[in-house]
Amino acid sequence: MSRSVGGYHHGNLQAALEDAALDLLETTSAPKISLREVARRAGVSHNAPYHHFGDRAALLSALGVRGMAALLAAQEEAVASAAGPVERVRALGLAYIRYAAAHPQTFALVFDPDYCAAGSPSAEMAPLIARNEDLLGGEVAALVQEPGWEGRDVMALSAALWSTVHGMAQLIMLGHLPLEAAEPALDALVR
Amino acid sequence: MSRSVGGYHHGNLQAALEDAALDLLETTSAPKISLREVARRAGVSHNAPYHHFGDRAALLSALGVRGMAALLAAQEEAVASAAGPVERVRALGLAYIRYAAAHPQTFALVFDPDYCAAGSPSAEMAPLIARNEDLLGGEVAALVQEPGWEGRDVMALSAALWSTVHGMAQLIMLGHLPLEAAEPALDALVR
DNA sequence: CTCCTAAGTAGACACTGTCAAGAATGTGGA
DNA sequence: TCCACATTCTTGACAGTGTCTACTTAGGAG
Repeated sequence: MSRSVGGYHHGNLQAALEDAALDLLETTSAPKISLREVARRAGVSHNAPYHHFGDRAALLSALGVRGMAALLAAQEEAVASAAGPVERVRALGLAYIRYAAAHPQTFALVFDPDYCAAGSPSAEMAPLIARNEDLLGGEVAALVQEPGWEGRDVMALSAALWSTVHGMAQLIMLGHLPLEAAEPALDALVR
Repeated sequence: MSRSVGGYHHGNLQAALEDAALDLLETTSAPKISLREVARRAGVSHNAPYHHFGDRAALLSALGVRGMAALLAAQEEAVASAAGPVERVRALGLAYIRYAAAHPQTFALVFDPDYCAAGSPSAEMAPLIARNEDLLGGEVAALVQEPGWEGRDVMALSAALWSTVHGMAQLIMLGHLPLEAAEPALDALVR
């Protein structure tokens, strides 16, 4: 399927470019990734990417969508294999944190306003954000039925939990907190 | 004091460069700030900054130190004018969040590992980080003497509170949460 | 006054993102 | 079958960037 390299028509350059850039993201922060280096890795000229992405930001933005999808999938999988409302929320948060620790540059890209603006998300990003909010909101709604959590405002509690988990992910990713501190700290707050 | 502009000797170019860059930070994210633009604003040649900063990252790093100092000062001031352990911790967190909302680019710079590495902080940054940890640790230590908080692990609780506040600051700064959601969300968790 | 050093300038280089124009390739219609 | 055409990719150019080297100037110590 993949066309012989060297010819004019690559076959699936769009995906190849995203793959190359995703590779670079393992070791390099998004702002330092160069479009020309990505093209070089994909074995095409420095201008080939412009036929698949409007500009550099568009490529990074596409990577952000991929990252957000992976983050969402990690949370959904974690929730599915947990029993009980409290345990499910815990699993969701830990999955979020572990994804950030495992793919720090990708996680940072997803929340970088220069490429993935929260105010005006791309057409592919918006539904992912919505699904994530639904996922968290649903679990919190189940949580507030539990003894000890009854009557809490779902919106406020969701915002607080998201903040805690997001902040912890950020601080661990930056090296301000060790990954092992995540579970005890979470439990210190939520009990 | 300030030397006549146009001559070879500026007088205090180091500070002038930081001021110009800080101005740019009000509207532009750190990775997009160009050293040559900063020099232009300071009215000097594109190479003058190299006599005061080793490279571009060093200038941004110095701005990060300024930002961290301001963030710390905001917290200290808020704590000083609050009564009671719970209220003091609350004030500290809100000051942190409000600083991030008021100076988003500067706040982001302080936590940008490309310029302000958490693992190996600069000589000026390290004591500020230590002072901030002492500030939070001290307030939490006082908090766990209060009824309803007795016996909690200070380290774990500090980490959790920092995470919550930092995450909320981040999400508000990015536009994922409105600033007005901060207080209710904080209170939903801490009661 | 002289000379040294710190603080500025000018010029060059490699690299970047992006625009314009041209060449190769595959495709639908006669 | 053959030929216009749109797509994909290439080459070349331009302005802007960070940083290196070399030169010029100002101010202060002796």
